[in-house]
Amino acid sequence: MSAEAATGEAWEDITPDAARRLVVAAVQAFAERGYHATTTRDIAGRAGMSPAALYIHYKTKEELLYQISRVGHQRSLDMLREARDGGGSAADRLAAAVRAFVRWHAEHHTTGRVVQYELGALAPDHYGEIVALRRQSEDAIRAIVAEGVAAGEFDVPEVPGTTLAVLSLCIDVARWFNPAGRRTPDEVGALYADLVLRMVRAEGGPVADRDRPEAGDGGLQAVQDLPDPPETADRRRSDQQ
Amino acid sequence: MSAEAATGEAWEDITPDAARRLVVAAVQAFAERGYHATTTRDIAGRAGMSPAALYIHYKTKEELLYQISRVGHQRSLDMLREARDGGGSAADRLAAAVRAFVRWHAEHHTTGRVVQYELGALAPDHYGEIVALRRQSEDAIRAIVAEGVAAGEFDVPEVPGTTLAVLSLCIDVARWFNPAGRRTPDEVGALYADLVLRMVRAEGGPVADRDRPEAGDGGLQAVQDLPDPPETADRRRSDQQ
DNA sequence: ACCGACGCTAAGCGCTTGCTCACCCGGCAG
DNA sequence: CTGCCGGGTGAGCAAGCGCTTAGCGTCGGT
Repeated sequence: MSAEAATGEAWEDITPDAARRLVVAAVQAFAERGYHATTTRDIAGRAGMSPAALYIHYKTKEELLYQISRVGHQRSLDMLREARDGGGSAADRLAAAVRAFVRWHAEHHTTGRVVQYELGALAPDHYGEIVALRRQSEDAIRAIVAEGVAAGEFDVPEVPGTTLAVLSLCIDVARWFNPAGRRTPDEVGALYADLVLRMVRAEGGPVADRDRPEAGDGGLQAVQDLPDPPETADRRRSDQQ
Repeated sequence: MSAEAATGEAWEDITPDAARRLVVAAVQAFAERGYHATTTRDIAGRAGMSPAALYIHYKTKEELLYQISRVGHQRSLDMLREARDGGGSAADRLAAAVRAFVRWHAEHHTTGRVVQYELGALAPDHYGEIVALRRQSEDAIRAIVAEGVAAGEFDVPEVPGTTLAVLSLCIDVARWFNPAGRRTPDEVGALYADLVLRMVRAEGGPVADRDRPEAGDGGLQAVQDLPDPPETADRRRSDQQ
């Protein structure tokens, strides 16, 4: 699977073809430069079209962001609910939720960056809609945590606060993950599932042991995975990965 | 302490007065709308000056962001190093680091938001400088974690990855913290210190117990603390808190 | 052969942006 | 009183912005 495919594969059901190319181009541009720093000319250029062609498929630049945000949030919510309603102990389900959510945000870190960090640029009504989805995502995680606590499986200092921390930890993966770094999305997902089970003091559950990566690979240098450096030069299509 | 003071107090040593007012205004504007969506007219307006006055004190809009970013990162680094070099066990020092870092990012969440999420808008050379500071911050935390592991005090799946997760968790506080929410900066700091000690399996240390907030305040609804809604209307100075 | 629909482009409109420039004003040394 | 100087303003420039409009080529259906 190429890196380009990783950006594009989530949008395969968008038609016509030109509309899908525009979404993919917008995701890349928004992730690199941010919504406000991205021009409609840039998006259209990446999609191989003239600036005016954008407005045949989308009414405004903001509608593009809205589509991206809506689909991404819905996808996140579906993942979390699937984990919540899956089988196994609360620890199994919490680990599954974290693993899936984190893996997706690492794999699709460009999309994730737009989804998680650009929603402030949405129009007020669209923003409200997205916030509702986010609340439901939080509800899904909190349900798992609360069930684990009720079953005596977890021990947490405070359910809402712990839920918030878990969600926050997972979301932030989209910010720092670098595909050129040393960790694969699977590895980050497994590591984070382990760390989250520790946060809720799930006593060395089977999932934690099964998925834990090898401990103490001592020589690894811990230079932080860094987001792409800013680009003042207008390289545009030179390395569209 | 007023909310305005919370934004302003970190910049008291900037002179002359007009330059400081501009920084405070820029922090608020960048935090609310993002760097690219903020106009120099907006900044100058909030500071009670004409647009041209900005350029008497700062060469460009980017230089304002650079000042904010530099001071904020330096302050973060100082806090983390102070905790690292403080006394006590590794658990004590890790908890102190997290508590201070998180409390600052909650208290000064506007500044924190700019510092942590707008660095992509920096010019390449300024960006490089800031990245160096961030690496040193990561080094400070990793040192504490590594020492705890070496002393047999911590048990972590992987030192670099755990360090990254701890830092990421703390940074993201600036994104979601809402001063109108139910948690004070102190409470969030204590909660996070507890959660981080769990991540490294520091066995129920004194710090964790001393600072842990009351557990299981059941009735609390877990609606996520949300960032300010977007504003299309140009309210500007109406509720500058 | 004709035609309307569709996808697209070249050109550009109205506006906002970051930033500049000529000028102004109050305080203070000589 | 005079001259200077740091801090400030009003007006505005060049460039770039989101978006529109008039028109063009290429289709499938009749």
